[in-house]
Amino acid sequence: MYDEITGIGFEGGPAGCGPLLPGPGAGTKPLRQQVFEHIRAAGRTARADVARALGISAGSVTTLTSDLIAVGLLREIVAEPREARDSGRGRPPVALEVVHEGRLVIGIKLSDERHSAVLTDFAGNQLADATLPTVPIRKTLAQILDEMDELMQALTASASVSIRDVSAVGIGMPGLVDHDTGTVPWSPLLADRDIGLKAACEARFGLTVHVDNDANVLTLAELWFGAGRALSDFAVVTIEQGVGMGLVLNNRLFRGTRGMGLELGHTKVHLDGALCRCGQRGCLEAYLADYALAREASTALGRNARNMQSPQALLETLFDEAKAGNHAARTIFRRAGRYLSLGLSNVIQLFDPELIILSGERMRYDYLYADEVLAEMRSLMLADGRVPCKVEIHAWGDLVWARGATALALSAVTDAVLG
Amino acid sequence: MYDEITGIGFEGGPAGCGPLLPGPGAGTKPLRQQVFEHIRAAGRTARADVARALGISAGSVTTLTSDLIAVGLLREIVAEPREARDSGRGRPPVALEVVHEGRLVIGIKLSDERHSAVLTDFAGNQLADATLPTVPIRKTLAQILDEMDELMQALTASASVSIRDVSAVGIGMPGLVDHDTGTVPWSPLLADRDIGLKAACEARFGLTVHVDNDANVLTLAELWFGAGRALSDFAVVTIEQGVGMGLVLNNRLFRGTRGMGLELGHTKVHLDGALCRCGQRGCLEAYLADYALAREASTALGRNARNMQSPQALLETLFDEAKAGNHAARTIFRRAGRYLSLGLSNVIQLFDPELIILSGERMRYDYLYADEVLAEMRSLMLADGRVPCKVEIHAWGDLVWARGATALALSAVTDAVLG
DNA sequence: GCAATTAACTTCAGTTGTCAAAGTAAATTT
DNA sequence: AAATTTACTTTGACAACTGAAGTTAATTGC
Repeated sequence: MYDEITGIGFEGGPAGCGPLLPGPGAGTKPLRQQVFEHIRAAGRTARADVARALGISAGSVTTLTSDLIAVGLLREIVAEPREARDSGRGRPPVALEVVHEGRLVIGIKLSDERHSAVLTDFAGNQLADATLPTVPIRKTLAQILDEMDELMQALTASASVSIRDVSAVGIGMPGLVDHDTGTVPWSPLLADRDIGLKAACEARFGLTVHVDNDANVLTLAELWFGAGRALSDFAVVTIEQGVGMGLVLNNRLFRGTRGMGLELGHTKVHLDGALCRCGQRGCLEAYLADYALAREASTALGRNARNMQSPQALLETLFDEAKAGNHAARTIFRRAGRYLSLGLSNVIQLFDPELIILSGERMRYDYLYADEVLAEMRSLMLADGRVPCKVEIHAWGDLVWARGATALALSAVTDAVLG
Repeated sequence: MYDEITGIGFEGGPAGCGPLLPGPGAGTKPLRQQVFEHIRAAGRTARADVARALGISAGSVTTLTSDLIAVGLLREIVAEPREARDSGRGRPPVALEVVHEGRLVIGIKLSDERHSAVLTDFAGNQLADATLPTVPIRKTLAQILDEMDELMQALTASASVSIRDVSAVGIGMPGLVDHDTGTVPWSPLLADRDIGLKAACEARFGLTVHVDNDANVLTLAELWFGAGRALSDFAVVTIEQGVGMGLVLNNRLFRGTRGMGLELGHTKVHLDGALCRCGQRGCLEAYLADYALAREASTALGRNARNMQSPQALLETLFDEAKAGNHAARTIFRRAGRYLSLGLSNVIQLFDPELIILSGERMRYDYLYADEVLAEMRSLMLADGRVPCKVEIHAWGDLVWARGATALALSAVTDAVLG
């Protein structure tokens, strides 16, 4: 132990102790931005409420908000006669809200069978959405860019706005995505590796673009618009083509220390276990994802399965069979359910979140979240002294993921305007 | 989706978007404290270096350090003639260091077979240590307090100081420990549950006391005194009686969102697998901890094992046998090694740390970190685009754990003095 | 040996951000 | 109509920090 850390301090002196912190932490946002974001988070709120919520003086709020009003980011709402305010004693508060017009953002979810997009204003209000069916084959960068172009054309046309009025775009897609650099080392959608998607999009569309993993944008959807808004820490687990995970720590999306963590689907739950599409054996995904169920389904359903074209259709059939009492079909879902509870209990053991949100197309198969699955998950935790973790099922469609991608764009625009 | 979050904003208005942040984040420490901690971290450093490192003006550093010198927390070192400073052009810098005398802290590691303690000054320099052998049976709170008393008596006596001169005590112990409240819901050392250890110690010794899980204090040892000092994010995995884990995120110890996470030993790596002492099946610990090897050892060693009293002696014999070529003994270590690589690959998949430090008594058995184990771990990661994670072996003894516990006390005293 | 140079440190006026307290405004209660 | 309550604004003061100028103490070059 006691490695000499060089390049700091005097040579002869003591080694020192404590973490060697880098620069000024870059910790807190300026108060002006905090005020703005609080008002956007609240929708409409009065100056006095802002002062109480942020623990600052009323005078500061007046100064900051009048500045924000002057530059056109906030505005006062003229009080409607006798509205809201129940115990109306004292001078009635004046509501403030963000000026939501004029700064539009787009969120896009790219996936196997269809791409989805959402257009929102600066307050996060959804103005339009669009969907573009596509074929589930790996594509070149040029093809993906063309599809995104077509999707954004349809989106902006339906809202009668020009793409020039859009301030930023957020993109969520499956695979390994490096949010900081905007590159995609690998994605099931792309034929090539190490694609500089952010740079390519910005060059083509002339817009600020942010890319992230699809599980992360879904987590942002919960953090910005959903059940996670009131929670400082929660986890999201998705089951679709793969098994994904997103995590919010201290009100912020946690991406792993080097931007590539949270690959729950590729945590190992069995030594030398089932084969995963990543090439490894024993990944959680290999027991839980679409393809894992599909390859067992063909065994359970016998010759009927031969005719199935898509794994989706196969799973639907399997689900119907299980409901109808087919024993083999049932055991397939049963085992997947048990592995889901195992995976969730591992998430709890490691992160101890307040809430886990289960999401994704596959959560329509209620076998995966039957009472027995949740009961098994609870029994797999260390019971001693641990506060139980709530679990919610949010089986929303792709538009919610796309809306989460708008949060990427919204926070980027907010930082740019208020930094 | 779009749950209405109530209790904020005006009723009729828009829902708002974005996380509902609580108070002012309590983010950054005051600059005065940052300066102090930087100088302690560096050991000795000049004002100009502090200004550069923290990104603040030289004038501020003068103001802050002269205040810290005035209150007796820092002092200047008179430059020895012609020392250090290589390219000495310009006015030579004046080194500052913390006044380390007068503020003593104690760190204690409680464990099964012996308790250890370390005495350090305010700069983290180790002044004395002490060890107290004990019997591996569950004890009452009163017994543990008596043992700690005896240990601290021996410690202070060996350094010729009075317990009255000690400012704070940090304690690391196995089991579930709630650092915030200082209670111990469960520990293998204690006969009872939900012990208010912090309160009991403070009442008995008249000192500020902080308690934490033993894996956390080992992680603090790396963060404050070891290889983790220069890293913002790393993980520590320990194998002793159980399997523990500590994690540093952004230069700070991460304890799980509700203070009870990181139970790597109880993540499940096999459905319906081996029995763990927690009562569950398939925990990583059930394949890796002392007792897991010991129970297989008695099978492999046959009648020889009957005579063994302690699991430790049993493991030593097993290790010798494996080295001598006993096939059964080898397979025991081999399997444990494979499960270790599985567990480590899961840590990497989820947290993506720069470095994993392996520690604990059991790391003396090199079967656990043979090249094949590390190779297997690397092969179990998603290889695509991921920067490989370094692994280091630090098989240090209990005194290092105790020294980590001093970091608990040191940071508490620092906060108190500089808050 | 002496000026020029370099770098560390100090001083100080000025800016910025924030608060506390006093003052103003607009409603309800008595 | 006066008192009360609450929201908001104004103002002077303060504290933290910066930037620029000044001071100190060393080396380098002539």
